[in-house]
Formats: sequence, structure tokens, C-alpha cells
Amino acid sequence: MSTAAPEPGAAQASPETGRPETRDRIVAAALGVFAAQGYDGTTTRQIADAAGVNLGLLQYHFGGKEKLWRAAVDLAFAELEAGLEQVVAEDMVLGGEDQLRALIRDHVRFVAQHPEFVRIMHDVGKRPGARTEWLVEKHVEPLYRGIVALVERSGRRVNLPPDLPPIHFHYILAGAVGLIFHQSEECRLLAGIDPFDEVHVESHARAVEYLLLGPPEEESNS
Amino acid sequence: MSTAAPEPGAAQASPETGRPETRDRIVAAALGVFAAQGYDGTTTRQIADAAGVNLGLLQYHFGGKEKLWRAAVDLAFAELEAGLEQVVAEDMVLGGEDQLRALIRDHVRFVAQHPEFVRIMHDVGKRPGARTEWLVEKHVEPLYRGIVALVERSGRRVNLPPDLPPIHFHYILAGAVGLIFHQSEECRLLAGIDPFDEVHVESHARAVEYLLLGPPEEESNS
DNA sequence: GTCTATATTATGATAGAC
DNA sequence: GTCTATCATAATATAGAC
Repeated sequence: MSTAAPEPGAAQASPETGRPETRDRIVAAALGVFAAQGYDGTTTRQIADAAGVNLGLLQYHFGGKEKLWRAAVDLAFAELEAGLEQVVAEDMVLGGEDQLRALIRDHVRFVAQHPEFVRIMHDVGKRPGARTEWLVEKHVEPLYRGIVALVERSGRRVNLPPDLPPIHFHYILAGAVGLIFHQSEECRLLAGIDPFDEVHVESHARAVEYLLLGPPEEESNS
Repeated sequence: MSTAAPEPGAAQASPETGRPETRDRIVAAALGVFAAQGYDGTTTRQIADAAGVNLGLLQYHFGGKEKLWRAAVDLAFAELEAGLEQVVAEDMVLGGEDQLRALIRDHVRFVAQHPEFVRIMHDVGKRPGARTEWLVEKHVEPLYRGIVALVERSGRRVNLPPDLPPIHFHYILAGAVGLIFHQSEECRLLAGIDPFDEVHVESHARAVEYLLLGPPEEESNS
């Protein structure tokens, strides 16, 4: 595999030239193209062009399309994990329900800023095969365990049946949060809006929060 | 085979032989393969094999891969519209909130029985292009107008901000309902369950209903 | 490490027999 | 209408020069 864990965020810059290392440029370009067009819809040539390098280099650095895809997915999840870590750290200072509300809204914002993540998941999770198995085992499983822990801690607060298996919670939340960003092009044609616009990201975050936890500042005491 | 998802597209039977007409068999096969593997991941040969016909016939009957895809999508939406019509007709006899609850649960059940529909939508709606424009204009727009009408009629009843634009309602609902079925393979690996199993379909339907409308009234025993 | 070829399939589409 | 070839192209991967 790769020599080191992929760096979160932008590609690592060369100490001498300030230009991102070729390998990192390729992975970043691959993530963008794979996310935009799906695995099957992406050609290695498109990635090489997007990275501004030669086709042969993809083979040299990664050894094939699928291995390059795995490196790109590693990058996407490194970004996700770093982002979620930051979000969780920031929101942890808040108490009980406020914390949950902040987590949900920040999660929506994060997904909106990193649509590659949702795109990759939807692209691969639908069909059986080696890539799906690899993705679930390496990246989705750990993430899902975090969801389960969250449900066990705070599941009672949300507007879902008390005995609901966590897997349903997981997909309901993921779908409610992410689909509008996954279907961004359809959304543009359908409603004439760009879901990535800050206004709509905030509308969406507020809506998901409201859906799960009810109206903010709710005075439920009778 | 790993999937419990039903076969799409019961092809029209020939009045004479009782065997589905070749053309219909091809469309039905195409819908299944396109839904399972996506447009880019599907080859015309796979469709021909699945339909048990020769490759040249796809050209003869449809004139190309994309035109065949459009015919398959037409079939998927014909099924959806027929199914929804039936669901709506059945549920219309109920009053106000009961009607809404029944609509939501029946919608989840329908999506579970027709995963091709969600698969096609997710496959195409993410990227710009002629196919997305065609799909939105011909099929999604009319469907969306129905959603908007529903929101205008019953939007106040659901656990969403009163001033939420309908497009957010649309994607939150579609995502919450459909993602678990779209990601069926991932779900199997992640939780060891088949989301198409009746038990889980019902769990999911109940959860979405609960999320949007709160706990069923029967609990309060009024 | 990076680039210029080229090999090898596979794919969508076509031509023509029956 | 249906089938058996076959074409032209585009894709992944490789070989080898620099």
C-alpha cells in the first residue's frame, strides 16, 4: 500500500517548489473525477488530464485504476474523519440536546462542503463486489460504530421509535442529510437552486435538526 | 444470488404464445441491469444476455444504448406511477393524518418493492448531461409537482419547519425513505441484514412515519 | 520519475445472411 | 425479426526511452 497515511486536506506541498507532489496531485484529481462521474464513468485518462500528468504515471504510482480509486477513497475518508473530529471537539463543550443539535447541523454543513464523500458512498455501496467489501470493512464500519454509539447515547432524544435498530437510524439520517447534495444536478434542474449555496445548506441543516429534535427552543413543559 | 429484490418489469405477454414479446423482454432486462450496475457500468452485451437475445437486436429495436436506457426508464416510471396511483387511491378513504401516515408507509413499501426506481434516480441525477435533463423534464418534474401539492396540503402536519421550501422536504423524504434500499449491498455487509426483508421494510416504514408525524395516536388510547 | 509509444481487450455499433 | 460475424474506437495496462 501507500508509504504513509494520506494527508488530510489539500495535497502535500513540496518543500522546494511549493507545488503539490505529483502523487498527491493525482490522488486529489482522482477523487474529484471519481466523485463526479462514478467509478465506471471515469477513465484513467481523465484523471491524468485533470492532474496534469501523463497516463503512464498513474500506473507507476498506483499500479492500476482500482488501486488509485482506493487511494482516492482513503483521502476522502481522511478528510471526513478529520472534519468530524473537529466538529465533535467543538460541539462537545455544549450540553445534552444543544450538543446533538450542533452535531447534526455541523454534519450537514460538512457534507455540503465535501460532496465527494457522499458521491463515493452512493457510487459503490449499491452493488456487490470487492470495492464495496473493501470500503465497508476499512472505512464504513468504523464510522458506523460511531453512529451506533451516538444512538445509544442520544437515541432517545430523537423523533424515532425507541426500539429502532441503529441501521435504520443510520440510513435515514444519511439519506435525509446527503441526498440533496448527491442529486445536486437534478436539484438544480428541478427547483432552480444550487443546494451548495450557503442559504440552502442552512435551510437543510435547520430542517434536518427540526425533523430529528423538534423545533428549537421548544418549551415542552406543560 | 444475494439479492431479495424483486424482478422489475413484468413484460407484456404475447397474446399468441404467452411469452413476453422480445422487445418487452429486452426493456425489462435493461431496467434490471441498468438499475443494478448503473448506466456506465452496464454493457449492451450484458443486457442482451439477460434478455436471452442477440446483441444486434438491441440495435434493431432501440437504436442504441442510450435510447434503450430511456425505454427502460420509461418502464420504471410507468410502474412507479401505476403503483403510486393505487396507493393514493387506497389511502384516500382515510381522513387527515391517518391518510398521511398510510401514504408514507405505503410509499416506503413501494420503494422497497421497486428498488430500480431509486437506483436509476441516484445513478443519473448526480451529473449534468442529456440523460439527466431528459429524466427530470419527462419524469421527475411531474412527480415533484405532486410532492409540492402534498406539502401544501399537509406540510403543516409534519415535523419540519413551517416555512421550509418544498425542495428540501422532497430530498429529505426521498433520502430517508430510499437510501437504505439503494445501499442494500453496503447494508448487508454493515449490519448483516437484507433491507428488502419484510421485517426491515416495516421497521423502516414505521421509523419514517414516526419521524415525520410523531408516535402513532393509538398509543395515547384516546 | 516522467514521458512516448504500443499491446490487448472490451465496447457500441454495423453489415449482411436467413 | 433474429442471428452471426465484424468494424472502429476507446479503455486499461505495459514497454522502454530519457
